[in-house]
Amino acid sequence: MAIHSRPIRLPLPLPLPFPTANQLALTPLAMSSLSHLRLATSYARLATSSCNRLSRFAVHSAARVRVSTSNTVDKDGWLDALSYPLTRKEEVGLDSHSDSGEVIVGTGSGPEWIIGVDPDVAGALALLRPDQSPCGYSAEVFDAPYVNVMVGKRLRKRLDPRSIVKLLQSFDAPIGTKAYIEQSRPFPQDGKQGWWSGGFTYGMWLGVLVASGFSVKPVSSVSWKNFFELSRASSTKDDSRKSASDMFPSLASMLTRKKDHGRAEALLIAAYGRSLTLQSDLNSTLIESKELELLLC
Amino acid sequence: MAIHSRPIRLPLPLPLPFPTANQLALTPLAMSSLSHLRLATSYARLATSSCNRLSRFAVHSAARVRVSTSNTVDKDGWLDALSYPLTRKEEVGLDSHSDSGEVIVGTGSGPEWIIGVDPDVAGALALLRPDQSPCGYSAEVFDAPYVNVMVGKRLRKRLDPRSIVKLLQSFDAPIGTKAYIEQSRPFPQDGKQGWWSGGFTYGMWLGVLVASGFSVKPVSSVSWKNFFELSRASSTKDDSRKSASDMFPSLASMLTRKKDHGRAEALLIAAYGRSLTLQSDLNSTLIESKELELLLC
DNA sequence: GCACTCCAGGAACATAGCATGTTCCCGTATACA
DNA sequence: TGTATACGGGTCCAGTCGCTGGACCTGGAGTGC
Ligand SMILES: [Mg+2]
Ligand SMILES: [Mg+2]
Repeated sequence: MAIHSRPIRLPLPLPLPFPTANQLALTPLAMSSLSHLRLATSYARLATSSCNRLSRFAVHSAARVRVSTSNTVDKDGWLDALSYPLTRKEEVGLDSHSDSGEVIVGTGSGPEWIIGVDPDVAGALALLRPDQSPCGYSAEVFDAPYVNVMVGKRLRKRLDPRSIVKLLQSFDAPIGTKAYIEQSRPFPQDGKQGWWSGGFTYGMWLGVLVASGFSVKPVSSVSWKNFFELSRASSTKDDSRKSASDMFPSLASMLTRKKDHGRAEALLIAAYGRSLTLQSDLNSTLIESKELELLLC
Repeated sequence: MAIHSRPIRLPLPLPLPFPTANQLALTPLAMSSLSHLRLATSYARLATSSCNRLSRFAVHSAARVRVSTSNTVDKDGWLDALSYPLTRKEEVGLDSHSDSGEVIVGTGSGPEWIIGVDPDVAGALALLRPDQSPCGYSAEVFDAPYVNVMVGKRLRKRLDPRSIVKLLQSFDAPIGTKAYIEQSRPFPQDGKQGWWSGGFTYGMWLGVLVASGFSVKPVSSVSWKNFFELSRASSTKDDSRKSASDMFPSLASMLTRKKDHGRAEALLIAAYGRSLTLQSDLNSTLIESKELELLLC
């Protein structure tokens, strides 16, 4: 594939490249409880990642409040509200899919699990699971479970949250595993029902993932498409399937039909997320795409 | 209150009044896996509640499939996809908020926990927790946690799923606790952003609740407003706060402001849900509203 | 079931009886206290 | 911060600096095979 034959620039998620930090402004937890008194004044945008991390722990050690109206301001994707680890102490009682009661916040301890989600109603979920193979990962992809619901006088497809929960539990992924999900972004000329559905699927995925212990990282469609040079293509959908087939040859048989577009997207989103974590680990902004290809198998 | 001074008709959720049954059509689980072979032909609408329950267990005992594309058809609210109990065996490892590893599917074992949710972005969650008081319940209400997210060039409020998860975990409610949530239903003349947000908040609540082990029961705004005779009122919002204050005097101080409308709604939705379960237990369609008032304290 | 097109769309409940009538929000921005 | 009013609304990213240009879908219903 030509698109893999030369060095490609890895995206820099941070203006200041702090490797493992989530760029987020973090309130000292507005503890506005139900008795009307708001203790937090406003927000403060933090400059460095170490500050972020410190304040995060400070926040949650004080979390005895009933309703914690965070009022957090986050430029990009409210990452704090979407990342799992509440506190290292708070997950007693929620070991939903990991036997070890310890949190691993992905601090460079070898390859991480990665999840990629195409949140469309006919979307899919991709799982990159570290294994002993030369590539280091085994890749799997799953169609998004759905149910046919009667709305108005017709049947509509809706995501099936219970089946999604079951699917996620079956992974037995470590708590705090990063889940990259494409942001829902309808067009102005799109119908209101489409806007509703876009928000619905996106919100449901976020809710299920966060409640299931994943750290959710929203990514825009432009980001990963630019990264894989799939923008301005005549047929983005077909090219996506082709790229995903090249990157994950073992799954090529699952990407043969047009309607497998969602599967391909989920895989590419996961691969894009993996490149972000790779970038953090390697502390480098350039990587040979050939190397990437080999790594992903 | 005048609206509580005479017998009121309890809603009948079922055309055929089977007490504790969820009216749902249940597929024998289309086991369409990733290898394209679909084992389930279509759906079958079940007539009786016992059949429903039987088939539900049959479904999940066979759940060894990776991707269970249910393809369930559900007339009302895809209740099956929203109710927690996957299988009595499947929740090993997900005792997120209950110490007992056993499922209690609310089969008339005394008063149940009830949750009511107003899913607006400035909404709230109400919790009816059984206790030893003469009323039998203690009522609590919590503002929906939110974060301020930069979208476009402005700040928007978005639900904070992580804080919602923490809040739900803090309840330590039994697995399978019923959570009644108002259905999102925008108007045609409403803007597309409103449609998106409506779907988003609704989907996020559904996802978090299902993943946290609750059985979600969507209710339309017309249902509970008709039940409490709050339809066609000049000021529904004020009347809602007044009704909720009357029903939950201990929480009246939290319902004094106009903006406490969401809290009142959540409480009324929970009370409406409780009336549904009460109706199941009492196997009666008429109840003295005075009695209802006393029961709720 | 799959691929392709075209366009951008309410939906639920009660009543009366497989159709009609009536009801219901919400989100986002601004102004002003 | 709370209340009231009016109207129904893209948004993100990259490139060059506080703005512009260009990029991106999706859902829902129907047809045909
Ligand atoms: Mg997509
Ligand atoms: Mg509401």
